[in-house]
Amino acid sequence: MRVTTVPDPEDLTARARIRDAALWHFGEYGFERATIRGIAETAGVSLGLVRHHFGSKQALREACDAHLIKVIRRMHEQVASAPHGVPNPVAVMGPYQRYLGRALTEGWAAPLFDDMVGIGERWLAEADKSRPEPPTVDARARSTLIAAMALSVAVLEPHVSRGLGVDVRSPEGEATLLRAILDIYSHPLMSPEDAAAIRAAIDRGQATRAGG
Amino acid sequence: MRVTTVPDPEDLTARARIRDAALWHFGEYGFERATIRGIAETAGVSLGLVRHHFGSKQALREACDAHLIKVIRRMHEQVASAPHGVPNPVAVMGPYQRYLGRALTEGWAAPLFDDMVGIGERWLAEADKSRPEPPTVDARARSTLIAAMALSVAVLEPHVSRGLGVDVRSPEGEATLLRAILDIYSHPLMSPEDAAAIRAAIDRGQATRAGG
DNA sequence: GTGGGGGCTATACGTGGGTATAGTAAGCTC
DNA sequence: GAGCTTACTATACCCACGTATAGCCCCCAC
Repeated sequence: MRVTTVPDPEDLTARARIRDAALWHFGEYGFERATIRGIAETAGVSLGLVRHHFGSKQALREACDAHLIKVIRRMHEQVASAPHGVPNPVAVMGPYQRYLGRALTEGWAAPLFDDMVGIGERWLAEADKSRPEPPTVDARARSTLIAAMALSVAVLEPHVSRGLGVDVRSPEGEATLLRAILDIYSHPLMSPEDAAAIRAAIDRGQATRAGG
Repeated sequence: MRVTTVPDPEDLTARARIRDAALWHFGEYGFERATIRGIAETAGVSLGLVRHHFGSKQALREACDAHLIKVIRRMHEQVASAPHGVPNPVAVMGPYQRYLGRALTEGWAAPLFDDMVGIGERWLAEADKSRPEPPTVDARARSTLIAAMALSVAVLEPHVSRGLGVDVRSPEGEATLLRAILDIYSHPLMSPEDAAAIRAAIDRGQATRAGG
């Protein structure tokens, strides 16, 4: 299965070119540092046309958000219909990865995050059936954490690429990333006994607060 | 064990007040939206004094970075000397969490990320000894991913709090978060067989690219 | 053709906010 | 007390960039 990003019918219009340029500039430079002039130049249009189509910088960003949500929802549908997909939260985002990362950290894109939580929740409910002992935490909470963990690669992409020693947006990087994820996902980081011990400590109100 | 954030001796000076105000403003509003005037006001000093002490907005940010690195390195030392700490990457960051999140996504704070990778790498090297089959991926790559996953809570804090239904920076939220993390860390998300199957697919160059 | 509407450009306006300068007051040294 | 350094303020500068306005060109309807 290969998920493709089908271009919208409207994608050849100047309006769409502006939107794509904005997606790129916002992702690359962030909302504040990106300038309408720069976006207009990339799109090959005049400054005024951007305003003509979108009204304001803020509205332009919202149009970008809406577009991203549309595209990613389409991906999600494809993923949902293919039960054995591999979680690879970076590569498929393609040109949207940087924008998505910023959108998430700026607090926009909440619907997307919640979508992922919902998908993961249903997946977990299924997986829990074949689990020996019942989970001590509800599926929604676990799904939230798993979503955050999955998105961390998109959000922290430069650091991950640096750590892996290869650009995760390249084919080799993609493979390296996937291998590492597979290994981690298939091996618990902690024994159930250790986890139970710490859980007991929390209940006694003695949980350590050391971060790592 | 309770890791405390010891205040610097210099913390009572106007310079330190400015730095702390900047840390807060940058974390709360982001680098661009934060204004030197606002920082000066919060610190209770004049606009000019900020420039006098730090030279430029950029330099002020770098001073914040340096300070954050100092503080977090101190935490890391304490963690390293306490072998059985619980990974709780949010609570302990306290007032620095929002700044750290932004710093990481902006691509600054690389030394911090790399510190964490190093710590995790040594921890993994130890843990690998008691692992039945040898890992298929080197410790550095796995540690990178684990660091990213751990930091995802700090970076995506608003979304995580929303998903858990409780502010993770509150005591209850902290406990909820910790329980969820414990459950996930102590249970593999995927069977070794599934992982092996997908690994084989990668080797054949057929890896699915579906994100989720 | 003529009118009008939408895609598009050129140009101007206003201002927020980073930067720069000038100056004051207090302490320190000799 | 003269001269310096340092902590600090008040004020001015200036320009990048979001916003606003005026108008052109082309196509279509009638």
